[in-house]
Amino acid sequence: MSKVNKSKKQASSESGTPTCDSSLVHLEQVRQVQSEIVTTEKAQQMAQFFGAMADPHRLKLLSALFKVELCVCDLAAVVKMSESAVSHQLRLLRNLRLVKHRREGRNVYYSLADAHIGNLYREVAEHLDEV
Amino acid sequence: MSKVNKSKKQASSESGTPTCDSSLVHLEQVRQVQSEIVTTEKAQQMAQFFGAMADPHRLKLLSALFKVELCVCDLAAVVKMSESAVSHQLRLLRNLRLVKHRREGRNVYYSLADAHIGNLYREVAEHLDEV
DNA sequence: TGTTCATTTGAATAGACATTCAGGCTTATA
DNA sequence: TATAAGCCTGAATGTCTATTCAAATGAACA
Repeated sequence: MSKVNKSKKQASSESGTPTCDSSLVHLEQVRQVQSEIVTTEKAQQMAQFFGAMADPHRLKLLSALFKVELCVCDLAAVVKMSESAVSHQLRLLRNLRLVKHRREGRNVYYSLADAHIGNLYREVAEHLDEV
Repeated sequence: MSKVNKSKKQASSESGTPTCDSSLVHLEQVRQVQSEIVTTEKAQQMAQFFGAMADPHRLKLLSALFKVELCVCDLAAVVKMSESAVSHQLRLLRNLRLVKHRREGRNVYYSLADAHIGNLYREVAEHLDEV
């Protein structure tokens, strides 16, 4: 995830393959819905956020930080990744303000940025249990 | 997203680069947290779910279906994508049970699978407005 | 000051993903 | 039945992403 639509050809609005005869589309409804759906900018922002949660390792990291504040070294041990890999992932989470950090001596301790993340996490976890 | 950890080398549990002297890690705490965090299976499942929401186009599709049931043709027009691309994305959403579909004549109408998706969507949308 | 530990960083590589393109399937209509 | 609309599918392609590796930074300790 991370960068959303940097240089990717943006879904050629006009050139697509509209095999569907435009006269048969429910034009009014389409226009109506088009004006009601999320904006591209907001969608990209949301996609970026969801993307941050769309990785098992990052979810484990968050799941750990959900319990207690931990340093990179410990996080790496908990999720069984190299410290470098963990650091890369933490930077991503940091950039999106999902986690915060503080330095104490040579260690850097990470923790969840706010409660929203935890709620969301729980909600999805429960949703998947139901289905 | 989609397939989680199919063949990717699974974070070489032992070989990683533990530059962190193991005697200095907070061993007890690490063990404790390790036993409390989400399982790998659950994390993968959740990652898959979040991954489904981690794309601006899919979010737009969902956002549209949040308003009204629509056929592929209309969805393509709404989000300005080719019908083929939309179909691919809908299949993904269908596989993860985020949307359901029904056939009516030659048209296939899609709609949200359940209210959870809408709630989650709203929650994240609001969260991002706050921050 | 020099060394070591903890973490970060950038480049490179391998893997995953989204779109396109071409073709196939299903249903309705002539 | 033949044709067309609407949708689906598989392969190919370009792009993005996650890890690794090597090296650099910052902080503590001798």
